[in-house]
Amino acid sequence: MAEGRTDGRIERGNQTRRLVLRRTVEIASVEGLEGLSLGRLASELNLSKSGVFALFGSKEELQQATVRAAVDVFLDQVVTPARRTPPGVARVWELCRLWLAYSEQRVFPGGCFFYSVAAEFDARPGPVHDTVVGAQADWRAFVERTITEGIEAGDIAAGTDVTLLAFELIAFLELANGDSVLRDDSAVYRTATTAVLRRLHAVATDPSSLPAVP
Amino acid sequence: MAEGRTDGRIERGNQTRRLVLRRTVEIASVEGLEGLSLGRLASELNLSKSGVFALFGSKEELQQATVRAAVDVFLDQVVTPARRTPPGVARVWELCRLWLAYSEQRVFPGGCFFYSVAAEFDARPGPVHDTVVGAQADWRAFVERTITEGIEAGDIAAGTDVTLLAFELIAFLELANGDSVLRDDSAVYRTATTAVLRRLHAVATDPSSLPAVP
DNA sequence: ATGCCAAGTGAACGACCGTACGTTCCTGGG
DNA sequence: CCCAGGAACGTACGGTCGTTCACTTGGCAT
Repeated sequence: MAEGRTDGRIERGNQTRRLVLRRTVEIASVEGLEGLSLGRLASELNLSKSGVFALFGSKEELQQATVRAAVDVFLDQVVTPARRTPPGVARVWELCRLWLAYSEQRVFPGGCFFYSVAAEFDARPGPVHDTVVGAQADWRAFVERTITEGIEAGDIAAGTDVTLLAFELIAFLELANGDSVLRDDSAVYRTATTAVLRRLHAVATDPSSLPAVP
Repeated sequence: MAEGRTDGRIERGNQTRRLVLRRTVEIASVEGLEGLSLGRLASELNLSKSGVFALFGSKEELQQATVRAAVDVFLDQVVTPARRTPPGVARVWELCRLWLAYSEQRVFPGGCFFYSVAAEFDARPGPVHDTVVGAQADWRAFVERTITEGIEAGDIAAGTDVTLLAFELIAFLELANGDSVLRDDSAVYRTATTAVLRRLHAVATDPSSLPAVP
């Protein structure tokens, strides 16, 4: 094998795996990870049921791979773009803004993938549960770190309770998503934006670095 | 038939129906409404599968009946007790406190029934979706009405944005539930309590009618 | 006592599920 | 050239699903 070149056979498998996962994240955001079915996937993608099965080894492994694929999409849509804004309260706001756009634009057709899947597996033990918990914990930690950076930059009041602020912001984001999907109404994103900005204005040392509250 | 006396045969059916629903709300709060299975219910309750089926006519009707049964429990645990506190900011707080207790004490083993079920059916059309949306809308309307009563009582600042405040409070409650179930950790209820009380203190005309922020 | 009617049973159905196994096809390495 | 090995296929298996239907049982009214 030429150095560094990947085996074309394996690459073909990875490509099919990506094809499958592109569909499973969509399905799971609407119908949940238990709504995935090998037979249905196979017929939708013109593959054989046993072929799809062989790509992942088990349904549970397919579910976990689906969660990991959704994480990649989320990082791409929210976390990575937010890094382009310099640390501080502006980055915290940018993170929230990107998250709301990610939800509103239905990057996943059923709204935030993790909202659906976390509610589905929250009370069920097992590897899938653990993978979801891990993803959620990483997200929360990132929000808290971003807030902490804002404090260190002198952008956010020194005495701010990081855990509490992160809790409040995430709560606004998640309810905006849940409500808009449930009632098929995007007006709630405006309410959430107001809630987030009001909260950030209250802790920002220099409110002019933030948009006005609508 | 004696006047006002119900037919004992029908009453027997209602009793069995209640027996089934007592179990389905538990299961659905953990595994979702799609996790309900007639065969499993029958064997757990020592009934015949076709008997359970006949009681509800279809699985979909069983799911809707389960949602209605959960509404009754919720009213009993949260809404009705809150009415014992006189209208005003204290009743708003009492409502939130009761809700957090309802979630934390696991009245349903999977946490708030509606959190699980709303996430499951949010993006799926059909009668079950509509029933869930209706229940959620009633709850939100009740919170908003309770806040409005607080304003009318002079307890809450006149200019308060009712929709926004209701959104924020409900967001805190729901994330507390979601987080505590997902991570099997009840510490988040303290964070949520702080968030709720801080928000209410900010709009209360007489903060002494509220507990101190922890 | 007789007839009606709802509750509940038991067996059977067609459909779909996840999984297993042997085969075919194709590509890269010796 | 030949063959090792991964992708993908076809078929089959055991099991569970929701639903149907003919039936027994037992409380109610006449």
